[in-house]
Amino acid sequence: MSKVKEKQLRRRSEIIEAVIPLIGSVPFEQLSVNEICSAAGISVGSFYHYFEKKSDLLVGLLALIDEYLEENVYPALREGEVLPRLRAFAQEWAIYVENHSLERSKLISSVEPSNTDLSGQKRSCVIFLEGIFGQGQREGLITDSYSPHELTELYLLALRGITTDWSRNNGRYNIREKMARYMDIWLRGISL
Amino acid sequence: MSKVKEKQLRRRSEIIEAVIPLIGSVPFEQLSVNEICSAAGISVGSFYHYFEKKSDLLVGLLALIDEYLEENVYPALREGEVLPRLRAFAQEWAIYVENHSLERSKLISSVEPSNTDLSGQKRSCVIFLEGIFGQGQREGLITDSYSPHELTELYLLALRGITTDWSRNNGRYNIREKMARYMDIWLRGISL
Amino acid sequence: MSKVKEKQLRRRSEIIEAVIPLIGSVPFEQLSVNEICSAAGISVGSFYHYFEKKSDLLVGLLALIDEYLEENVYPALREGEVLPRLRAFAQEWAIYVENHSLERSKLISSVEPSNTDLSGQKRSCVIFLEGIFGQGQREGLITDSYSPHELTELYLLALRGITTDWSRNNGRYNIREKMARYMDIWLRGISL
Amino acid sequence: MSKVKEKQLRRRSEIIEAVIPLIGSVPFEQLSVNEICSAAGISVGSFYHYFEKKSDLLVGLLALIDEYLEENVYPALREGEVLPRLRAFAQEWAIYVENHSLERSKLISSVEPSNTDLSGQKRSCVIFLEGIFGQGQREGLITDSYSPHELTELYLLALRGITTDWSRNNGRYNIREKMARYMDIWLRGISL
DNA sequence: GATGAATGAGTGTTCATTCAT
DNA sequence: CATGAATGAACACTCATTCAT
Repeated sequence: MSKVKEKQLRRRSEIIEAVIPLIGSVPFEQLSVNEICSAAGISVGSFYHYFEKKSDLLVGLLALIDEYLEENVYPALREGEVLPRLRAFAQEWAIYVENHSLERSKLISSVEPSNTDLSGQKRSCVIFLEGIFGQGQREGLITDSYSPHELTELYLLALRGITTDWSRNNGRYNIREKMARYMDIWLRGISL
Repeated sequence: MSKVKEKQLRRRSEIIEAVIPLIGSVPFEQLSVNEICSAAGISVGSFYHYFEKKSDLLVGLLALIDEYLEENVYPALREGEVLPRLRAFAQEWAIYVENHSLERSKLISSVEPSNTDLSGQKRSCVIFLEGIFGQGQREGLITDSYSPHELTELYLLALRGITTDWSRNNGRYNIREKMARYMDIWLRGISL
Repeated sequence: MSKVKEKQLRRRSEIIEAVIPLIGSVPFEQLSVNEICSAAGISVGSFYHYFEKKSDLLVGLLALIDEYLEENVYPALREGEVLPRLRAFAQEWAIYVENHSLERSKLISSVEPSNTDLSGQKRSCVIFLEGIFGQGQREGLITDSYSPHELTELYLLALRGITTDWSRNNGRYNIREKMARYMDIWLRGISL
Repeated sequence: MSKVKEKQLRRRSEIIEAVIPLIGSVPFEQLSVNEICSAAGISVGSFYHYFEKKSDLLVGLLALIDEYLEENVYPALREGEVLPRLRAFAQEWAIYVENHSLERSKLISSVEPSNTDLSGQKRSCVIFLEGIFGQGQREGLITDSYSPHELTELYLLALRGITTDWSRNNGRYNIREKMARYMDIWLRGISL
């Protein structure tokens, strides 16, 4: 990639990062480009120099989540027992959501599925989890009333459910704790 | 209640009902008051005669859900075994969501919690479910690692999670089936 | 037509009329809706209450021209000798252009032909003129090297050419005189 | 002229030439400087190095027309009979308009007269034509009801009228043929 | 000379809300 | 009670132009 393009991308990321705190307080759609720009300390023109449409910012935001999972979560969970790994993944998710401001988590749970796909998030996530569930079934630890794929779907559904609920409650409770409590039930529900 | 007030309320309900089909196809926020009014066959002025703000319409919409639960669900589930009742409640929820148009279910799962409270939904729901969980614990069927209140919360969280996911997927899968599958896991997770 | 609709249309016309003086000084496309509205003494919202798009104003403007021709020109030229009638029509055209402000004439000569058709202008005009040329040929006064239709086209081409030129020169010369001079040549060119 | 200036001018012309194809498809005003620059393969900065304002490009474009007439048309028409030369000039004009893309011809006929003057187009053209008309009158071939200057004006008015009409019709008809037909009438109108 | 990031006033358009009739 | 004309701030987005590198 050329130096120029690289610089462009870096600037893009800078803007995205600068915008995140703002995203924390107001739903993305209710955020005007003007507000975004003053928050990021750039002009409207500059914004549109780096993003074609307002919604492109959102895609960029999602890409960051992907990056995070890719860099910080997956490597640490490559090995170990199945149930602790599933518990840990859920915890990492909760931590991420908690750390990266409320509204970013609203984003995670509010983006149209099609967009989610575009950002590649689903796939990397799904493949990773299917692997774990498959292993669990092979080791006789997890019910095989469901396929690894279906388990993955239901697991993500639980994760997203909590994320959504938490952000809908404007982060008024401890999401890590709630996630742990919920996962206890859920994992018990699939264990043999 | 005075005759006048009654008539007011009736007219309000008429407007709400007239608007529901429209809500089915477009997200509430993207619906202009003008559109709402032509759909309902009333003038903008009339709308503002019956509703103070556009968002009041939404509150009214939610109240209808409450009414539905009150009239059709609770009575049928007053008695019986605990787990089947919890399963049945979840099914009723799914059926309601499925029947009452996609977008209305989006509403259910998208309204700010504060509004939800206003509509009283939570309370009636919560009281009803806490009763069931309490009974289950007394009968030694359900774990007592959690209070009835917490179980209710986690249960509703699961319900809402599925509702949200389904509407986010634009109703592309069978919500009743998914709900059943998910509840199997969840109820197994809290059973002794 | 209902009283309501009538009133709507009247108001529309009022706005159009109020805007004409402004149109006189700046090309339509370079005129912002804001400017139009302050000129007409209405709010932007009102403008969009009466016109769906900015360009609808233009269509309305053209309709007025049509009306004018229909009401003032055609009736006076229903009968008489061919060449004087053609001369008179050109004069009326020039007078209209002159009286109705410079920019309105710019409009006449700047509208996309498709729009012109929409407004029906072409048709009524063309039918009227074809009749005259046909009569002239039957009376042996006009060359029949061209069909009435082609003569009409070339005649209108001449008219529009002058209109355009005059408005492009910002009305700096006497258009009636120029029209007369030009028509002398043109009509001599088609006479036998 | 200094070497530097010369190089500047050459670069200017290169840019203009590079832009012409683009001008062919979109009206000049709807063309952003950015688009122009990517089409020309230069940076915005460079553009503003060679042109003070966007509209200067247009002036340059017009100058090219002048050059063309100067180099290709006038020399070929220096001598010969008056009427054929007038016919030929009109044909050359039509051919030029036809060849040099629709939009360029729109330019020719849409530029503010003041700009036209600036480019000097009028003068060279006018002098040339006045000469021909004068000769025609002296030879007793052309009416002397009009001065050579007025004849020139009316002649150019005809030319421009057709050009404008053709480009307004987006080049949907054969301009050379139309020009010939029209000139037949017009020249017959001034002949003795 | 050349670059392209940065600017910000400006665009057409929408829409919740008010209020005179 | 009902109407719909009127409002104007707000919106996403554009673009000619400047200027530091």
